[in-house]
Parts: sequence; structure tokens; C-alpha cells
Amino acid sequence: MSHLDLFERASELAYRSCLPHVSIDCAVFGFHESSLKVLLLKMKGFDKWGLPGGYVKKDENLDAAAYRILKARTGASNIYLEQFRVFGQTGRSEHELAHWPEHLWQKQRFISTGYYALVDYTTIIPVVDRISEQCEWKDIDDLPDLMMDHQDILHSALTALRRNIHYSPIGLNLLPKAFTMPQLQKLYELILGKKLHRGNFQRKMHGFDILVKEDIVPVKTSHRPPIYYSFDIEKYNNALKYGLRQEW
Amino acid sequence: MSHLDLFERASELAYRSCLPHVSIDCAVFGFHESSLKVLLLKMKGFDKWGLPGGYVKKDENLDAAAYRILKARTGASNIYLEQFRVFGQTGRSEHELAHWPEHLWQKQRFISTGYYALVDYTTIIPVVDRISEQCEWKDIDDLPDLMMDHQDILHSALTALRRNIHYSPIGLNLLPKAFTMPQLQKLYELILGKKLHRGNFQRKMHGFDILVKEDIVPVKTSHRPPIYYSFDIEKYNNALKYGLRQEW
DNA sequence: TCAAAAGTGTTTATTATACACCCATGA
DNA sequence: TCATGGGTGTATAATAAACACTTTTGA
Repeated sequence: MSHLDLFERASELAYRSCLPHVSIDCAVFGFHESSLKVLLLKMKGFDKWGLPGGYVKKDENLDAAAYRILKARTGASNIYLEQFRVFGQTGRSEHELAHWPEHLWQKQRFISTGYYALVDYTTIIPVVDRISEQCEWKDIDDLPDLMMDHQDILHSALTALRRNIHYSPIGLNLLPKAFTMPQLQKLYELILGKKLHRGNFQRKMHGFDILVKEDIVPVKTSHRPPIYYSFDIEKYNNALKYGLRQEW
Repeated sequence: MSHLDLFERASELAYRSCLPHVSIDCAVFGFHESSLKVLLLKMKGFDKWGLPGGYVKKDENLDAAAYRILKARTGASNIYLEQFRVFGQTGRSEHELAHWPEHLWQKQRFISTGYYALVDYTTIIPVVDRISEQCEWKDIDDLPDLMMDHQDILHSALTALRRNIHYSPIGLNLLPKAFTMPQLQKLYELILGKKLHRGNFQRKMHGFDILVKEDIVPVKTSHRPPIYYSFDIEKYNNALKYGLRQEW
């Protein structure tokens, strides 16, 4: 089946079941090997990458649609999602879809709600579906060309994430269940975009009283193995209500 | 003409010129007589109040629509607007419009983008249009019953405003061109929801170096008349980039 | 003389930021 | 012995928060 046929099919389906003019775009963040990653996909027939997204069923809550879209794309449920901005400029997709036939659903003007998602990199399996040919993690510092206004959306998501760092359980959602102090620090440094003082960071984190030591056999190293921690979720959430203190 | 006839007319017009399923709701804040006000209106045929809102023309940017809606409602252009959240639950308006005929535009499901606006109370003239019978400032601490989920939206707007207080030029937009230090302090106290220490507040504000003394003949008082200030807009905006320091 | 406004001085507590050590661990 | 991680002590600077006092102004 040609790419266009695929999109024709998707178009018909969407006309029947989804709200016109309303869409969702998601910036899915993950943390791996000391860097921040974002889940991108390449649609068949496009040479640029894009954020995963989709449409809202006529009878579906907006948030529920975002969950559904991400579940299909990552296999994971219970994903941490945060709405951060609406993108409603006219002509957002005009240039990109110039060669498509007018009657296609995708050619409509869309008002897109941007969500960012925080996921545990290790538990996600990027899913390539019928209309995409690749779905991969890309390093935030080494992004490919993005389609439409997805560059803006992603940048806006990162800014929102940074602003929310003291009010969102980013550690809980971006790290594996058990993690080390250097990992946690690195994550904060990446999001805040600056180096933090190791000793003070450690003291501060322990001061919040949200970390629990885990008995985990460390991987073999040629030096002292790190201690593994997990979050005391209740205490974590409680601490977040007041904000984990700002500034660094 | 009956209320329903009016809405029928509006409905037809909207079907022709607006994007279906997409709407805007605005929380317009003003400051007057030591209290925070919000602009509410009462639609004909309803006994509850609501936030001003409207729809997006097929060829209009989302932000532009919000400006247009507010300009029509207040007569003011150059209004400070900030998008803060999307409200996309199903059945948001179901209960309220239960008795309306199904074919009306207004009976659709709407995904509504919430904006908050900061305006100078003294320069605004609330406009009653064809479909509303009242448009008035209401005290934030003494609100009437609100229709649909407008209570939520308003609450959410206030929270957003509070979070942005150090990053938005709230003084510039909520106060008249010339204002006094006690007014400015009162405004901060209202938004933050707590008393601030007068001496420290004054010192801090002067420390930001964003205030300019104005030569204004003070109103007659039986005590020392206050000094009038205005903002040095350039310095104000510059200071906001780094945030006007948090916490108080 | 009073009430509201303006302006400063000062103290205390808290926090951020740095620097400097110490020790532990496993190849 | 080295590299990395874990932990702590301490000193300084900056800031928040509180209290107090003085002065100004116009009725």
C-alpha cells in the first residue's frame, strides 16, 4: 500500500471517530546514559522527524486521548503527563503538507495541545505503527530536523519542564525504580542546564527525606559501587506540594 | 427577539465563520479599591454568570481570537494576555445547556483554551452585547454562581497568575500608569494571598530599580499624600527576565 | 495632633555556594 | 594505587523576615 493510501485510510477513520481541528502533540522525555532523550518518529513519506501525536475521539476526554496516544506509542500506561501549552497558529502544517490532497483529514487546521511526558527509559518500547517507519529516542542535544512547528513545541516543553522542576516528581518518573545519587544529580543538571555542587546536592536531597536505600547488588566496577535508592513516594509527593525549594 | 432566536442567529454565524469544537475562555483581572476583580457576564436566558469567551475564526490565530474577544468586551486593545490551560473534558457544558435544541452551535463539545488577561481597571468599559444582559466586575472574594466549569477555570487562572507573579509584568498591566507604593503592595498581597512587610517590600521594590517618581498632584487627604510612581518599562522587562526573585 | 505614607537602621534566621577534607570500595 | 562514590565540616555571602524608629505631609 502506498503512503498516501495509508493516510487516506487513517483520514477516513479519523473523520468518523475524532473531533475535527483538535489535536495533541507529545514531548516524551527519557533519561539514559547521562543524557536527556526525547521520543521522535518519522512518518512514512516524510524526511523530517516529528513528535508523536494524534487526535481526540468524539467522546474522549482530552487527557485520556493523550494517554491513549502514548500508550500506543510506548506500551506503557500510568505515564506522567503534563499539559503545557496550546499551539494554535494558522498555517502550522501548511508548508509540510503542501503536496497532499485537500480532502484529507490531516490537511485541516489543527489547534494542538502540547503535553510533556516523563517516562522511565528502561521500561519503554518505542512502537512503529502503520503510518510511521521509525520511532526512536533522540538526544536532546543532537536533534534531527523536525517537521512543522515541532521544534518550537519541543523547546516550549523543555522550558515548562524546567519551570516545574521543583513541583513535579521528575526523579520518580524519569529514573528507574532504583537509581544512584550521581544519576539523580546528573538528571537535575541536565534539566537545569548547569553543574551542581556534589556535596551540597547530596546533603539537600537527603535533607528532603524522600530517598530510601535499596539493597541492590551493584554492577561490577573498578571502584566503589554506588548506593541504590528509590523514592518514598508519599514523602516525595508531600514535599512537592511545598516545592522542593527553588534556585540552585 | 427571544433569547433562543438570538442564539440561533449567533449559531448560524458561527457555523459559517468559526472552527467547530474550539473555544476560548478568558479570566480578565482588574484591580480596584484594594481588591482583585474579575470581569463576568450574564448571558440572556441564564441565571448564572460566566467568563467572557468566544470562538476562533477559521483563519484566525488562536491568540488573535482571544484579543478580538477581549477587545469587543472591554474596548481595549493591547491587553496583556497569557494562555494558561486547556479545558477538554467531555460534558463540560452538558448540564447547563440541557434544554437547548441539538442543532445549535453552542451544543457542540468544545475544547476551550483558557487565557488570563491583566487590564487597567480604570481604562476598561465593560460592554454588554446582544447575547448578554450584564457585564460587570466582580470581587474575587465575593463571586456569584458560575456556569459550567467556569469556577474551575477561574481558579486555575488565579493559580497560574500566582505562579507567574515574578515573571509577568503584573504591576504594569493591573495598575494605572501612575500608582502609589501602598497600591502596589496591596496588589502583591492580593495575588500572593498573604500580608507582606511594608518596609521590606518598599526596600525591595526600590532595589529592583524599576520605579520612576511621577510629578502628580495628589488627591486631597487628611494626611501625607502618597508619592506616585510609574514603571520604567525597559528596566521592568529586563528585571523580569531573571524573575523578580521569588518568595516573600 | 493625628493618620497615612515614606524611608532607614538593625538583628536574626535561613539558604546558597564554595572549598576542603575524610573514608569506602573493588579491580 | 587509582578512580569513583559517599559523607561531613565549615566559612562566607546573600536573602528573607521581623522589629523599631524617624520623618513628612495636610487637614
